[in-house]
Amino acid sequence: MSLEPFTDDDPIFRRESVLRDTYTPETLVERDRELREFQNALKPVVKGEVPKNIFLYGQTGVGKSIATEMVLDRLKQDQENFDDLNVEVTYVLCKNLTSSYQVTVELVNTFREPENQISGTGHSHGAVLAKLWQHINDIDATHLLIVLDEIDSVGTDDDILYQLPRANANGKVDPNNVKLGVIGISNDFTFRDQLDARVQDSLAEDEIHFPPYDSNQLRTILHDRAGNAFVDGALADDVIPLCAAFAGQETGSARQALKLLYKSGDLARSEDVSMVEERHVRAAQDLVEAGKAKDELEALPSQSHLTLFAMLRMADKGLLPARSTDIYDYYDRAARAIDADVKSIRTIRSRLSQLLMKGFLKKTQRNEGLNGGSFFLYELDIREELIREVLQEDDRTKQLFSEGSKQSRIR
DNA sequence: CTTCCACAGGAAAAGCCGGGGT
DNA sequence: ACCCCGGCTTTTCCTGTGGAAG
Repeated sequence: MSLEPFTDDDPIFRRESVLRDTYTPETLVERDRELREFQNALKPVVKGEVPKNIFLYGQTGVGKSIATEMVLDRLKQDQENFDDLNVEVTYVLCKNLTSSYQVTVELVNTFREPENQISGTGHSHGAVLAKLWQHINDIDATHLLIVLDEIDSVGTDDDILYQLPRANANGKVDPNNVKLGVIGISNDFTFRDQLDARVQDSLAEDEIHFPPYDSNQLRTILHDRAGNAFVDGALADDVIPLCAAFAGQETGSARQALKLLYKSGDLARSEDVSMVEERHVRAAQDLVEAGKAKDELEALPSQSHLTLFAMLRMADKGLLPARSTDIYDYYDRAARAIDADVKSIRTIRSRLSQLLMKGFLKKTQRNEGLNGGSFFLYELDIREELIREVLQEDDRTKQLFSEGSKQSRIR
């Protein structure tokens, strides 16, 4: 088969990059109140005083990070108009950082050259903090704003959130030298309540809540972007409202709505039609859902993969639903077959409850009294084909499918 | 109403790792 | 060379749980 030449004519998209995650819009629509509150909260900085600590919360895709970026850019730009004002900003994305310690290390590293980074293990807690204070004292600025994005991932370990807001007061950082402010961003609005009371007070001097977008707001946002992204007249009338409705019902996330719109356009383009229609949106929605499940399956630890394989085997033999001890037997055989470590039943129970939480399994309770006791029966709650697909693509578990048949012939 | 079974799952400790400091 | 540090996974230990049988 011969390739077709690449062409740049595109009946659908004018500038598709406008729809990507990486694109930063010049204006943030439907977030006027939040932006105003944000700027207001930063007033003390402009007046040369110690900043208030600000806490932003709201689900993903509601504009928190973009708002922060825009407001801080503007602040850095406008500081020229004020004498003796020099604001520095340091940004740490705390996703995947599960402890205060890791956040502290990450912060220290933002002040260091790439070839001079410190390691995430090995140092004592105090030593890393001492380094941090040193770096902050050394910077040449009147103010330092520390942005901690997705701060909820540190969970209940809130030591760094206790340390940073009172570094000025504790004399760790001399306020005449650098005035320190923390901007915490959280996707989880229950996070604030989990924090130690003394941390709550100091960290969240000013709170800005970003509510999820409703369908109407999402419509405005999508129209705003679509104007640049799509060729005029390439969108059927009901496409944007439908994207907005899907995303509005599920998450209220602009990111999700944009992704859906982009995917719909992509589907239309691959069909070589010149208009995006409702059916493209529905197909895109299905694809997104399936993709999400698959990504999550792939990301599971190998013990979970083995557990799923065990259950797949049992499903073939009509043995599901099954109790955890029986699943463990099959797991044990599968793990031996590929020379993986066989973990204890307690571990597999944890895997089972994780799979349950992610919605891949469902369980029903059974109780057979004094000659049976109570236990759970587990069964699969996703398409078996999807599991098979993922396990066959995985380097470790794919041998189970070829060797598995050999094995069963031997026995 | 009590007993008793067969797990469920929390808590804490153990063990391994990669990587410090002295 | 040695011991210490924090992260992470796994094991060990053990208390809870719910309903049929007694």
